[in-house]
Amino acid sequence: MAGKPTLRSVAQEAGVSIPTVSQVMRGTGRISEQTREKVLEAARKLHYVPDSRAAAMRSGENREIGFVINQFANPFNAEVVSGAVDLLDGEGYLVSILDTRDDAARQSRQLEAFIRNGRGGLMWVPALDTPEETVALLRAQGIPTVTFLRPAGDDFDHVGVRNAVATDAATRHLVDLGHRHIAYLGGTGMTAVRRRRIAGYERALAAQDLGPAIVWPSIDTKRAGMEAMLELYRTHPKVTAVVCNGDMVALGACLGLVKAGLQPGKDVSVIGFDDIEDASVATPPLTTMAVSPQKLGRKLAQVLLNRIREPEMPVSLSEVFAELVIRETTGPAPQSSDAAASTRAR
Amino acid sequence: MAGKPTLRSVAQEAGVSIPTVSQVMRGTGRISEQTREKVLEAARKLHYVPDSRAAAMRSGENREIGFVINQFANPFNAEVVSGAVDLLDGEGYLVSILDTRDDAARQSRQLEAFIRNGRGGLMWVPALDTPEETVALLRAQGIPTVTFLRPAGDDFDHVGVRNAVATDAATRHLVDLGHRHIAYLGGTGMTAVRRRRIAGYERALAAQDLGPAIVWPSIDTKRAGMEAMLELYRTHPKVTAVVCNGDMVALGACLGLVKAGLQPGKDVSVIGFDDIEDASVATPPLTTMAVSPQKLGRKLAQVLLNRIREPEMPVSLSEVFAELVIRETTGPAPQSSDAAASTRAR
DNA sequence: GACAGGTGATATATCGTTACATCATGGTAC
DNA sequence: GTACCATGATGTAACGATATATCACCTGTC
Repeated sequence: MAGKPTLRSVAQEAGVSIPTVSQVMRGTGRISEQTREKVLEAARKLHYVPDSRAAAMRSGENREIGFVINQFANPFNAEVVSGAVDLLDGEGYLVSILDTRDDAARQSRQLEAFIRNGRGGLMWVPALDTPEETVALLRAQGIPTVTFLRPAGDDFDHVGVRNAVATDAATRHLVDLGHRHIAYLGGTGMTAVRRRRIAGYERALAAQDLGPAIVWPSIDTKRAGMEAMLELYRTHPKVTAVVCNGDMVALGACLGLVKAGLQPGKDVSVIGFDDIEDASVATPPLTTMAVSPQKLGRKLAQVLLNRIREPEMPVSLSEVFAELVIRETTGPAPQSSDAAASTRAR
Repeated sequence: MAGKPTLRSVAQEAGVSIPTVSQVMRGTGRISEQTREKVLEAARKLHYVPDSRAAAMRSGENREIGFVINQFANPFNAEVVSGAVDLLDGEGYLVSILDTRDDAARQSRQLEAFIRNGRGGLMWVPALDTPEETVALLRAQGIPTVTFLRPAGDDFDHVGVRNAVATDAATRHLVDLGHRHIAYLGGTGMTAVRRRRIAGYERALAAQDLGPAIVWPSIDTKRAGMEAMLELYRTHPKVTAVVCNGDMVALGACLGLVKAGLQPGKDVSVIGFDDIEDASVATPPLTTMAVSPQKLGRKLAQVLLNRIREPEMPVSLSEVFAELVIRETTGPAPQSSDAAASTRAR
């Protein structure tokens, strides 16, 4: 009853030495069937569970890995996480997740907490404005680390999305539908990711001699997307299509259009990014640049496993393509470029 | 460069003994200002981070705690988690989260993983059909444990919601609006929680001599809620109001109604449970039984802290009340009890 | 000048486990 | 009967930290 069961207590119960119990538990060494039985019986009786941390200390093998992500509740991220966790779980790793909320100070504390508590590997979405100091800290520990979505220096493996190619394709799709005034909506802070997405959008506009580019900021939530859309529409009534930084923003934008008495996909076209589950269920269903979060998560986990198993391999960089999924929030541009505006005003 | 920094390497760098460094790092013992500086300088230089697991082994204090939950991505749960994490983070604890997906086998592996990897405390939403064996395993470890939402035996502290009172109130609200045919929608498996919620619903019906009770199962997702609503409506056209087991199901139900050409809150009233963020943003905004997930999460964390600090305290049971938030998905019952049906058929 | 007391550092044992070396035993070979 | 080998177990040190005891050294006191 008192105290948790250890190798020692099991050994005592079974009447053998500690190393013997250790070997039985791990199936190594030469053990007679008879003592094996005896030991297993004792272990069962005491509900013995080995202490991996003590084991890790001696053997150096640590099967606990950490995932530091910028937004825990975001459905896209949640699916990435579950993809990564599934793969690693199958390989006998325990994955624990922390949410930085894109706060660099919080992130610093959390990474340190992971280091203190011994992680055998890290998957990391660096927060906005991650200081070089944090990167240096991580480097000094020599823990196998893979950055995700946002790169952080050349010392870590990286898994990301072909952002510029994707927004280029998204914008081109809208141009092909006849839209001439296309805005970019969402994303906060000038992250590398956002820069690349905007670059793709601008490249597509430039290729068709359209412009000027209209880049409208917004937090990555549905509510913020709604408010941003209303505001954008008020100030730029000529806009008939928006490329969004993420599905949450896009769904919010649709909500905003409905609130303004407009119909997404008819009066104003909206295109998202990620293809989260809600995108296909929403009314109307959202056109979006789909990246399979499950696949991305598995890729991420696989890269980390490779690093753990082959620490000396050269740093790798993997980028996954996004794919245009056409649903009902994009459609031909209205006849007059401000037909949408006329529906509304006065 | 090679290998992670340890007390030993810092001691060597600073030219002092290992215990000295240990004392400096923790601010204990008597240390001259001069050596203190020297040691801190060396620690900074090597990016030294103490290994809490080794420390825990010797001192017995473990500030890493685990949260085992049944559905990670569920927005309500996500907010509970963030509430709990915030409080514990402030107290210097590291919280790691695992998702059982209500799979008992998966849960058993995960709990064991937490035990192996040494958690100083556990918050636990027991999966459906959790076997007694799992409970016994946990008990044998003597780890401070708090169950959440679903109780699991009398040996653990528990934090939950006044379920029966809440669904009673929800049903009564619908009765007051004139509804006479009210169904209960959602929830899978006969959990204690679901039983209690259904009991509240049935109690309210019985108090008004209404009936029979119609209990319709559904997974706790939006899509499943939508499908269940369509099916329910097809087979029970007289129903003019549904009490839902959760907001996700309720939002799905509204989607289903719209798909069937009906208007939530007018043709059929829908009431949810939880008050997740989407509930207030949805169109129309959802009437629901609100429990503040943040508050619940903090409560949960507080109970666990108390247990960790006072291991001998008698087992506690905390239940939080839910509060009716009236929005737009509930309204007066249509004139004819099957007015809704007539809108639809033939 | 010997002793008490405070200061600032170190020696040593220990936590639960694993790696490696060692040891007792019995069977086989010569 | 000695040597050799395989088998099945144990002894010991180490991982990185902390707790406790101990130890120099200095100061002040009688």
